[in-house]
Amino acid sequence: MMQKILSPEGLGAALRSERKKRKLSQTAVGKAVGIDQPTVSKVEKGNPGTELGTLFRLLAALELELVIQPRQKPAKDTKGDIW
Amino acid sequence: MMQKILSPEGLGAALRSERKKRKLSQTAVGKAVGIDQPTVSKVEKGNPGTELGTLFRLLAALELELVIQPRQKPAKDTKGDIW
DNA sequence: GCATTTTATGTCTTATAAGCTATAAAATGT
DNA sequence: ACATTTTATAGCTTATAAGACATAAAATGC
Repeated sequence: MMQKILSPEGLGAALRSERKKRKLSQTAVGKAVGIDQPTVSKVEKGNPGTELGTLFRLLAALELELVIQPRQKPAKDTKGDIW
Repeated sequence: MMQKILSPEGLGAALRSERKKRKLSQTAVGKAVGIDQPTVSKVEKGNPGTELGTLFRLLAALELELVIQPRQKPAKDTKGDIW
């Protein structure tokens, strides 16, 4: 999906989506990297207090990596080059 | 640079690099989003305890966004298609 | 070299994350 | 509808983040 993530909520949503794609439970991904299920739940719900260590362990469990890029430009008006 | 980030250290390094690219001090980026300089320092040094809230505020200060993607495949042997 | 800016480190306080465990609530499958 | 699995909440404990502030150490510019 390659969505732009701008907040803990967005990140949580992305992680949940990826986990489901892999058909894993919170317990399963958590266990793989030593995080308990309630913690996985909080991350996915967008808890801003989640620590980076926790985030990267989850990314590892899902075999994902992070990339940072310039913030998307406001409008990329669907083809036309009117102005 | 679009580098793959796999750890708090990598993330910290990327953030520092982007901040320098913009020629801002830790104090400056921090002040822009209400984070004190010592905290910015710790983030850039890869503190795994850094909270997501702090991370996203820094990303905002630098006008960056996050993307998650599948982990890079091991080797992408420079062109050839030998096997 | 020295003055100035920037980054790192340290202390004290307050707030809260995460582990652990339990359990409630919701979703899923048959 | 019911049993089973999954996710959300909650309490308790321990560890530590971040703010505020001070200051040391490093880097930058002249």
